[in-house]
Amino acid sequence: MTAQDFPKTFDFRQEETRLYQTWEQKGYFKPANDPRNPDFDPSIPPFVISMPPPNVTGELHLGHAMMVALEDMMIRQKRMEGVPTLWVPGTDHAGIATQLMVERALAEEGKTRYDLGRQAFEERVWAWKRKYGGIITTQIRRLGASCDWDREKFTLDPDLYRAVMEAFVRLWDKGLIYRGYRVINWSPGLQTAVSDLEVEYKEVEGRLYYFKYQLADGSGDFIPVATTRPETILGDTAVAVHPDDERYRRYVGREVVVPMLGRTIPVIADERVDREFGTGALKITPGHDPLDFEIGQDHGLPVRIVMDERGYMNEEAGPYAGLDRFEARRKLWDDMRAAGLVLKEEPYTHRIPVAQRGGEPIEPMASVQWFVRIQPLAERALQAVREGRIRIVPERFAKVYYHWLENIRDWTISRQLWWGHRIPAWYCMDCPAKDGRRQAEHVRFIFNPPLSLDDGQHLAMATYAELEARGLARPEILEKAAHMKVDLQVRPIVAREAPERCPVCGSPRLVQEADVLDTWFSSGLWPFSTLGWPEDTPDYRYFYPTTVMETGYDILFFWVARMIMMGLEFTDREPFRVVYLHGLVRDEKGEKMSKTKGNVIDPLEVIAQYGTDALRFTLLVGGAPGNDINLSMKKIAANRNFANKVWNMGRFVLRALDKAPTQAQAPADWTLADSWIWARLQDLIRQVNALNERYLFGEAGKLIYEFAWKEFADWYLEMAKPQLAAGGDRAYYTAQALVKVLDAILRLLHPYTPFVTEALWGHLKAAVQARFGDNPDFTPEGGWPDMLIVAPWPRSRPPEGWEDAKVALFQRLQALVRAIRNYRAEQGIEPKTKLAALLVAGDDVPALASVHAGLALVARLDPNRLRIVAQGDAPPQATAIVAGPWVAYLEVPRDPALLARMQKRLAKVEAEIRRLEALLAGPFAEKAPPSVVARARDQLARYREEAVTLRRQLA
RNA sequence: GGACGGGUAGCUCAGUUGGUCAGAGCGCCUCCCUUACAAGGAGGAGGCCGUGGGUUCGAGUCCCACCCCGUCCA
Repeated sequence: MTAQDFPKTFDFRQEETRLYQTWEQKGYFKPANDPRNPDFDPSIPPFVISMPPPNVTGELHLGHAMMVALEDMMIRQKRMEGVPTLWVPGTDHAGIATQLMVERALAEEGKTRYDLGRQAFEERVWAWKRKYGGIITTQIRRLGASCDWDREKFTLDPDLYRAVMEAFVRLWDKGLIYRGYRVINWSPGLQTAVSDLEVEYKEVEGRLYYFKYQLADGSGDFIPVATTRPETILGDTAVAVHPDDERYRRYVGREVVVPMLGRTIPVIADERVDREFGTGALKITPGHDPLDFEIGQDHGLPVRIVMDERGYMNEEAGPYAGLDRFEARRKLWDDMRAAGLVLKEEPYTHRIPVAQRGGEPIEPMASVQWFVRIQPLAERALQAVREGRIRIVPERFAKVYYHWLENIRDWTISRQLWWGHRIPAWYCMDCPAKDGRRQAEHVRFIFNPPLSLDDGQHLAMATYAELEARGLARPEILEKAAHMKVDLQVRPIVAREAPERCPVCGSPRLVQEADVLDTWFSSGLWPFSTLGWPEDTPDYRYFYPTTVMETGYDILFFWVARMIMMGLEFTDREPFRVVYLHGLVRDEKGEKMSKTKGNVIDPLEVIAQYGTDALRFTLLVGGAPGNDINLSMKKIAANRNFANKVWNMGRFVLRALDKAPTQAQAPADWTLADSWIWARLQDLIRQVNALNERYLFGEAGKLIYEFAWKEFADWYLEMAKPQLAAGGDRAYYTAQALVKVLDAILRLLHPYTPFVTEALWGHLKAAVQARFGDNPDFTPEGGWPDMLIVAPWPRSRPPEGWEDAKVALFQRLQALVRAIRNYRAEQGIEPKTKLAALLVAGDDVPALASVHAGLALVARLDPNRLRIVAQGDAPPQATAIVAGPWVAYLEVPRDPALLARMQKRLAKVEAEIRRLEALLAGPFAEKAPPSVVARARDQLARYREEAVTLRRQLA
């Protein structure tokens, strides 16, 4: 081994890429048991994760890093356990986000998507996807993701497209998808409907506007009404009051006049009116408010839409047509003031709906959309979790899940976008609509900018019938329409494949629905569509249902709940058994990372600076399941140091090998240190496995960290130095212990920090084989695997009975050494000075004798002048250091400060003795479990021993 | 308004079914470049585990109330 091979620090920059490529080339990311291989055995249960698909044109952020770290950790662990593992990667087309990016790029050329038309625009997006779509998966590789890239999927892949069509048609056939007219959330900026989930509520300082609704009888009497959105007055079709409200009862059934427009509308009574709010009289705008829409439906009120898709007032708004919604608000209010209709305005803090993406105010607007009737699906999804067929980790999120599903509303799945799965519905232009007219008269197209006609006219809106009359009903023209509006009168033809002719009348004049599906509709199918569904493929048969769905708690509703609903609906099985939810990654102050705040940590920069292992370890161990984690570069640097520490343990062990003979002369005679580290390792393996079972990966990681650094490196390696120097069998068995323990540490750590462990393990394997060949003392059970990534996971051996006593002895030795070091530090004794000492240790002499030189080294004693005896008197001019029943007499003068400290210690020990005596004399002795009582008795005995020793020294 | 999470050392956080749980990292003080590692080693200071009750032989750990902070839902 040359120094270049083995530098003082782990060269992650060079090693990470190389190791990743090696793993992938050797096929280790593929399932060990693969239905695509001839020796496939379908009876072995696999462990499967579908990777939550990132946005195909997105960039890696820490949320992805967290996702990859956790999933890769689980996958690597299971792989090492010998379970066939499959981790399916993929990306999502992210309708709105991706379309926005491309539209932004077009805007720089001064174009809109309408200029291009739908087909050309889609081609642009695909080109964009080809250009940027590989970035995110490359970045995921940097994180060490051991997923099967041969099975990578994209939500718009042909097979996944088929899955979406299949799902849509099945739901339609069951009556679970319908077209409906109701108030939905309209985003004027994005020009599409969005679902309830995509709307957030922001608190703003607004105003509450009070005004007069004058009676139509010209009496001058009026009903006072308050609103936060005056412009919607233009769409009012009633004023409602509570039926029991004495103030207004007399007005019910009369008519009032809409300000500035002069329309008359009725006053109605409805119990849903909140008498406490505003004036207690409510203006009803069914076109622009969900509650008003419901009330309007019940009272048979007309719906008036006063705004267009861009948020500008339309012709319904009379004189305000053409104004932006906020301008209209101001102008209308001014006009009303001039007309004497204004009562007052007051400041009012309220919550307005804003788009989750972009943050612009959402307009509730009545429109025809496609919906999923969700209750029947939700019911099964609830049962699956309630009955434990799906487990949510951490458990508390189950409550959130229940609450959401119990109060769920129908899901708006249509989006007025051009990027996504176009709804497989066609409208026949020649069939009669429900009202008997030709359907072509019920299908309208809106052009923005308006179509320029040959005769110099401009056409902003036209029905298909009108376009046909002008000879414009051609696909390339229709597909430039900004919006297509199809009345509910029209009957859609829903089919998996595009029909050529109307199945009813045989007409070839079919127009496909312009809307696409919500991206989450396709992601809802992800766990099974990626495995081949609806085809009964070998992958689907073997790998579905998947095992764990790991993702952020922020998309529990968006995605997880929908996957469960759709999985149960289409496959009749739970799509996964466990939902593991991780928290958000925040900055070191706990603030959400955002570009505007400038506190974003870029995972790629972290990796470049500190390595992937450091980032992964920090994410995995830094927090608790489901809790947000505050990340800082300091923490990552600390874990980079840990990776380097592990690397250096390896350097030590590898150099140690050459100091040991290649054969032993006699059976092993383990030292106290050997026994201790072995027992501690077994205990560690047991604890780690127990924690992993419970998804407490962070705790498990912490234990491994503590063991590797604080026990193996800080103590065992030191104790091993003189054992190696002793040569012979002592060195031989010490080398064996070093190799075995380091090997186990690397295996346990590999899922957390795959790179440094794989690199080091490769060196370890090569060095051990070079020196010891196939000597069974140095060969792992079952031989050396090819690489660590496929090395068997450590299994603990059952305790043999001697462990606790050895561990206790070594821990006492540690206490003694610490006491000596502490004394030396306080006395300012030079590190170079090696003291002589007499250690009086009773029955423990043989055990201590086995670590004579090691003890001398760590306590900075002179090994030649360290005597360990069962009994003996204090030498003259000696300082006593007490550790339990042991006394170490250091050959330096007695120090008054030390005596004082011993007094203090004695006081504490005596207090403990009194406490324990009282405890054991009380009800504790009977009520506490025997093991706990026994531990207290042991403790008491130890304190008594120590007290005796201390008193003797102080006498 | 409802639900959930958090309030533990100067900072950021762990603490698993109540019984060495009062911890880690960073920061701070003292010393040390000892041939694995100065990205390191040794020693040290620092906390009545938000407040008040309760359950228990025993409570950061369970129950109740309250006070702050945060998130989600209405």
